[in-house]
Amino acid sequence: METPRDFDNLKARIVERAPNLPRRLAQVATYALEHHDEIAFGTVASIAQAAEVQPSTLVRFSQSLGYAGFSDLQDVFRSRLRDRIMNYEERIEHMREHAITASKASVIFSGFSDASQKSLNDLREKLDASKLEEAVDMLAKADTIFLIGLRRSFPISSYMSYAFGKLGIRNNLIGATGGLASEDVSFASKRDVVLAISFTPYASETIKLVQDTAARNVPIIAITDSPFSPLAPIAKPWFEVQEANFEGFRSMAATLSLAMTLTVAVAERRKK
Amino acid sequence: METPRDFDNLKARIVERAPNLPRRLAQVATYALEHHDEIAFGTVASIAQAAEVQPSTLVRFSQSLGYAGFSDLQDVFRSRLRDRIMNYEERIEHMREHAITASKASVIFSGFSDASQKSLNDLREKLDASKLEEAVDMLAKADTIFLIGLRRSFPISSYMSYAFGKLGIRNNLIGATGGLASEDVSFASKRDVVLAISFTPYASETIKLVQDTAARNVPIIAITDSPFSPLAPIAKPWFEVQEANFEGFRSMAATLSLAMTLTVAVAERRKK
DNA sequence: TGAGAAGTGAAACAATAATTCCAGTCATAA
DNA sequence: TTATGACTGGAATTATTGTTTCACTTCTCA
Repeated sequence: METPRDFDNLKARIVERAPNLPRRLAQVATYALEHHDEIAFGTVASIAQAAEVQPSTLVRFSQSLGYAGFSDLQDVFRSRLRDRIMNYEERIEHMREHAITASKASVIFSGFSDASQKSLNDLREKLDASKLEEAVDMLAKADTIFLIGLRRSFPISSYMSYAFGKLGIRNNLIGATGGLASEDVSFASKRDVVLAISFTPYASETIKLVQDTAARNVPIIAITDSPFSPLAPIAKPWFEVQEANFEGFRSMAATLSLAMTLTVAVAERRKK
Repeated sequence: METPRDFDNLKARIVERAPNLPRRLAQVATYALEHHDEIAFGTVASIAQAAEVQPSTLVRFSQSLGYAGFSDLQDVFRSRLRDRIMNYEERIEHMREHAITASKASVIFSGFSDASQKSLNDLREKLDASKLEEAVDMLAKADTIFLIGLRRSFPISSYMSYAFGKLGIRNNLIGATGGLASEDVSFASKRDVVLAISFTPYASETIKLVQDTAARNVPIIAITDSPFSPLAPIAKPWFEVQEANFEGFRSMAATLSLAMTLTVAVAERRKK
């Protein structure tokens, strides 16, 4: 009879206990099941009032479920609302408390997996379909697609270059060959499109290349992580992709998913 | 200069103001835009710490936007989360409704996202912790880590090379330079480790390189997709990662998650 | 270059919120 | 019916959290 640490188990536990709980505690149980977000956001006083019980009843209720106090139970309600990614220390601590044994590496793995899942969910909610259409449209009409993505973004741009190549779509991966990047991109004209990918801390070379190219009126599409990105003002459209991180290492799952979408959608569009 | 009461307006206001905000306040602005959930749930102290500012700066920031104090601004962040969660219940239905009218590109996007999520979940269940430990151990002891991954796997190997580089771990990304791959890898000795990544259809060059190297008793670790992979018999340990695909394009989310795990775990191990 | 304004960090302080305590009520069983 | 133990309400206490203040630093413009 250990205390549920995640929302689903907690909910099940409440349902199971509720029938044989004293009157006021049952009242809290009912209220809790019906007003998840009130519990998550409210204060003891506000919830007590809404549920028409005393503040102390809330604490008792929490304790009867095995929690230290109301705040402890509230954490579980909150954790459901934010798919929070625990950091390394927290995970270790969490495992220690719950006597789960796992290797360090598997802790790290689950951290990265969580980060990926979270990033994907975030982007699913945020991605603007009309922007996507606009970008696909531009890329489909482009003569050559110039891909700019260095350092951390290089895996993305190189993937796109590979996939575009496979699909028979003319593209130029900047920085891939031994040549000078600035020279490669200087071939871009108004009939082409530059697809730039850059995240904090924006590689200065990427920024400079894109700015120079934008100055020559070459259309720019960007994938970046913030409205403050130096790419945001010069690209149209631009996509905001925020990758969750674990221990400072950002996931790339969402960006990659978007990159794959663009390549495949462009290929589909061109087939017509 | 009315104060935004809903999240979208608030966000727009922050973006608009941020450029000419003092340093620390701008720092808060950036943080706020990137960590909605943290602002919604955190306390002044915890957020201040995460954003690396003083608690007072958060209050000032709030006031500069016209709010009475931090709590007032926090309410706006919370209200958004409430709305979002309310929608979350109906999300499946919502998605279904929009799926009909959704653009082609967003369908593709959600297809790739699904594939990524699925791949991640699969690997979470299947990944063997002891193999992971073994691999980390070998890589931590290696003199130089040789990374072999071409074509579709190149984004993975290039990411690892970048990350290892950042972490100060000596590595050699095969196929990256203009040189001959077979020559590069011929430097690998028993004291090194080769990390090979290859999926169906296994690039013949990758296979040949790895086989030749294995013949010289260089330890091999592989990430591949089947026990029948030509890498499986010559690598120890080897990881089976099966990526779900959408329209024939395989996700890379799980592989990438594993790759990141290996890099970070090796760095951690070496620190000791 | 220096005076003044604007911005910042750290700690004191104030407010708010959670928890505990205890007296009193209610249900149960002898 | 009354004695016992569980339950409850409300206030006191304690802890946590948000806000303000002030000395100090950094910019800005004459």
